[in-house]
Amino acid sequence: MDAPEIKRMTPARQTGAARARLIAAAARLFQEQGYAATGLSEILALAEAPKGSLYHHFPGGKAELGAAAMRGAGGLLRATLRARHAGAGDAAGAVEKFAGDLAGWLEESGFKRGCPVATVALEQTPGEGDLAEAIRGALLRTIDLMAEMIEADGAPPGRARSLALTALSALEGAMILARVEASAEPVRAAGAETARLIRSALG
Amino acid sequence: MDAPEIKRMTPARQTGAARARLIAAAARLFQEQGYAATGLSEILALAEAPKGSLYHHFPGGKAELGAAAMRGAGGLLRATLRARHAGAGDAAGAVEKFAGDLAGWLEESGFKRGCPVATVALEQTPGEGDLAEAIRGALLRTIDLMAEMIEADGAPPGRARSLALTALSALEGAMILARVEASAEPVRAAGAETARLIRSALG
DNA sequence: CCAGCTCTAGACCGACCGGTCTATATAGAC
DNA sequence: GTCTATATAGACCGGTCGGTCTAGAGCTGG
Repeated sequence: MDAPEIKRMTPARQTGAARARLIAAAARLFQEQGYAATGLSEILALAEAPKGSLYHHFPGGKAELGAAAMRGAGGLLRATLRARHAGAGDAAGAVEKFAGDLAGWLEESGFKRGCPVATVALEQTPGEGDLAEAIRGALLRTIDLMAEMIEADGAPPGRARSLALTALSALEGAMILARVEASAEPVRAAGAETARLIRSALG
Repeated sequence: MDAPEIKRMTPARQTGAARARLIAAAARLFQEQGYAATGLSEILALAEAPKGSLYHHFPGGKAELGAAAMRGAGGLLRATLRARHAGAGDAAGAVEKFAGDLAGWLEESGFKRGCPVATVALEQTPGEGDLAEAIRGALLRTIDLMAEMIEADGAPPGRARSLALTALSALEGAMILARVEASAEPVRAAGAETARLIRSALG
């Protein structure tokens, strides 16, 4: 989400901090209110950065900043899922633990924040530019990761993909319902039922 | 979505047409681009109505029009699900057929339109006013309907609710993925896997 | 036939939008 | 030191936003 940024070859400045703050601020505001409803001035205020910094680090403006936020969010999702898989050992357990993480994040924010990727995705006409590509990548790579996990547990490739698709669908949808109901129940239910579904497909 | 509107008691004008056109136009544009990104001028142009008409029929402005669109969309979802249940006979079959309907709608629009309720839901800070209430109602009543169907097939109430929650979550999430991938596969997969899950819970 | 509504029509408003631009601070390179 | 590239800073711009307001068209009950 706010990676320390690869060091430049020759100049090697100390900063890059404003860049990271901008991405974090954008991601957070997009989660709460969506892409179109979030003004640059709001992002700038939260990141405590002037407009000049934004257009210095992201010449493409709001869309480029959005794309960076999507890549960061996707990376966070996959890193979390991978960590849970390492702990649980199998795909079903990983998905259920992962759902618990998502539920926890929602609760922490008082159900103000949802999945940043999904929110921005729905506001974009598919197949446009950088931003759309970043969204596609964030979601598809997460599905691929989940499918690999399920396949590693012994499911045939086609079925593994169908299950991964359904699992991520259920979690994304559950985050919508959870936000609307101001309750984590849908996310935990989706996690439990999806885990059950994966186990029954393998057993 | 564009119901003929209950006849007034005494006046009984012929029109009310502009009102319906406004709701339909708003629903469609919200599906494609979201709530915040859709300007009133765009809605007005598509509905071929002047601003005066909008504020005559919806004194609450954009939010009130949005709420009406959400109620209409929720009603359409439930009517479709009910019709499929009548045809299929059981809950699992109804959910799978319903998923097919959703997939068909996405395809028809060239994957430009998603679920109007979900899109608007993510842009709203939960628990606000009319609009938020309309969104809540649209989603919750659909879950309740689905839970009743599953319970009628013999599932214990708690489990039926968990399954209904997961089923709607999976379908909503799948519509997001489908739009992003420009493919109906996620929706059909979610329908098939969810039906399987419901059947296995009843068996 | 006209008084009184429902409804259409669109000019107009202040606020805010995303984006551009110039000026300045800061920190190596030499 | 001076030079140069990076980064910060924010005034400024035209356009569009949602919303208000006045004017009139069209119908209808009395």
